[in-house]
Amino acid sequence: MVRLYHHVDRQTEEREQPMPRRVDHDRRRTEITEALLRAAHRRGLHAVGMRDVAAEAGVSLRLVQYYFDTKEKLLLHGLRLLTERFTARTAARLAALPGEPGPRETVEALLLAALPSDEEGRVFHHVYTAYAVLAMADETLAEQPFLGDPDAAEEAVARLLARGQADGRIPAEVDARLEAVSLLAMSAGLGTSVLAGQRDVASAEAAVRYRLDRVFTGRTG
Amino acid sequence: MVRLYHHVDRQTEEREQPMPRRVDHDRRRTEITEALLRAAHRRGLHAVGMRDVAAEAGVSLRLVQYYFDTKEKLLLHGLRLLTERFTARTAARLAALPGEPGPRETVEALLLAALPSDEEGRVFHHVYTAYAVLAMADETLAEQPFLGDPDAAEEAVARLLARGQADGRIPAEVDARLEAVSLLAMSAGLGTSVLAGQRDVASAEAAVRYRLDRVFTGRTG
DNA sequence: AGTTTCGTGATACGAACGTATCACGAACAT
DNA sequence: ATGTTCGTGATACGTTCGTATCACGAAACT
Repeated sequence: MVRLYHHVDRQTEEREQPMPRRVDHDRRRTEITEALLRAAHRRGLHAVGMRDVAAEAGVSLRLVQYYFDTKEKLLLHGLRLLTERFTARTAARLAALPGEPGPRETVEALLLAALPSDEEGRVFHHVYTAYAVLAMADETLAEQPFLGDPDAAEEAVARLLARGQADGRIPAEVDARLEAVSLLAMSAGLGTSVLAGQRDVASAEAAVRYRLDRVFTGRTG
Repeated sequence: MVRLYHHVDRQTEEREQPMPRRVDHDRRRTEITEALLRAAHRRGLHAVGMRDVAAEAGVSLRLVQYYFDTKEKLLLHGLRLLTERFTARTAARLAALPGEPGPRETVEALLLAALPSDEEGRVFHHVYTAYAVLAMADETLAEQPFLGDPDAAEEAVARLLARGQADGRIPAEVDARLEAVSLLAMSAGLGTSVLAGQRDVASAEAAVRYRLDRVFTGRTG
C-alpha cells in the first residue's frame, strides 16, 4: 500500500483498471487528516475549516476537497485516525512495560495513557473530547464507533481486575465490571479537568495511583 | 431588581439618573441567555448563532445585540447562568433529602446531581462540557471561573468524607482529598459517556452507588 | 500517437455569520 | 410642550465558510 511520489515500486502491487497513478492516496489522506488533528488541537475542532486544514498540511484547498469530498467525511476520517493512533499508543505503552507486568501495572498503564501528560496525550484528549461533544448533538457522529467499541477498554480492565482477584491481589467482593467502569470514567474526567486548566497532570496521576492502591489491597507477589 | 413591562412598581427601588425605562433588563438578559442554553443543547454550542438565540427566545436579532453587545459576552453570560442554575439545582436536591442526611446520602446526592438523569441534567452536562472543550482552546473562556471555583465541590466532598471518617463509616486510611477528586472525576466522566451514548443513566448511577458502597465500608449509624 | 484519466491550481458562488446602521415610537425629564 | 433617551425593528455590510466549476499538465493505456 506504499507508493511514493516519483519513483515507482509498482510491481509490489496488482493493479486493477482505474487506479491512482502517481501519489499514494492513503498516505496523502493520512497527512491531511493529521493536519486536521493538529489544527483542531490548536484552534478547537469547531473552529477548524477546510482552508485551515489545507494550510496546516501545506496543500491547496482543492486537494483537501479532492481526497475528502466533504467536510463531514474529513471529520469522520479524523475521528477514525485519532482512535487508531490512541490504540497504537496505548499498545506501545503496554509493550514497553518492563518484565512480566501484573494486572496492577497493566491497568495503571492503561489509565495513565488516557491522561494528557505529554503533547500527544493532550492532542488526543482535547480532540477526542471535542468529538464526543459534537456527537452529543450530531446524529451521524453519535452512531460512529467511538474508540473502536468504547467498552473494549472496559472489557480489558475488567478482565485484568478479575485476574487480580484470582491472584488474591484484589478482594473478592470487588465487582470487576463496575470497578472498571468507574476507573475509566475517572480517568476520562481527570483528563478533561486537566485540559480545562482546573488541575495539573501530577495531581491527576496521583489520583489514579491512589485509586489503584485502594483497589489492589491484597498480598503482592 | 425586578421591574416589569408596563406597570411600574418603582417605589421599591431608588433610581439613579440614567436607568432603564420600561423593561427589566436583567430579566430580558436571563430569558435570552436561557434561550442560548436551550439552543446550545439542541444544536450544539458551536453551531448556535445570534439568530438562533433570537429565534429561540422569540425576539429579534437586534434585541440580542442590544442586551449583549457581542457574541462573546453572550457566551460568557451563558456560562455564568449555567453554573448558577446548577448550583441552585444541587442545593435544592440537597435540601430535599429526607430527615437528617448523613455524609453518605449527601455525597451521593452531590454526585448524582451531576449526572444527566433528567432533561435539566442533560442540558447542563452537554452545554457545560461544550464550554469546557471551548475553554481548551480559548484563552478568554479558560480564565473564566468554571462552576464558580471548580474545587468548591471538591472541598465539600472532601469535608463530607472526613466527617464519614470521624463517624467511623469510612476507614481511616482513606485519603479524603484524593477520594473526593476521584469521585468527582468519575461522576463527570460517567456523565459524558452517557451523553455520548456509550452508557445509559442507570448503569452510571449504579457505578456511583457501587463506588460509594466501597468507600463507606464501616459501621453505619 | 492519441486519448483518457489523474492530480492539482485558481477562482467563483451562494449561504450564513457577527456586526453595524438607520429609523421610529413610546416614555421620561424639564 | 418639547427634547432627549430608551427599546425595538428592518435591513445592510463585509467576511468566512463549504462547495462547485473550469482549466491544464503529466501519466498511463491502447
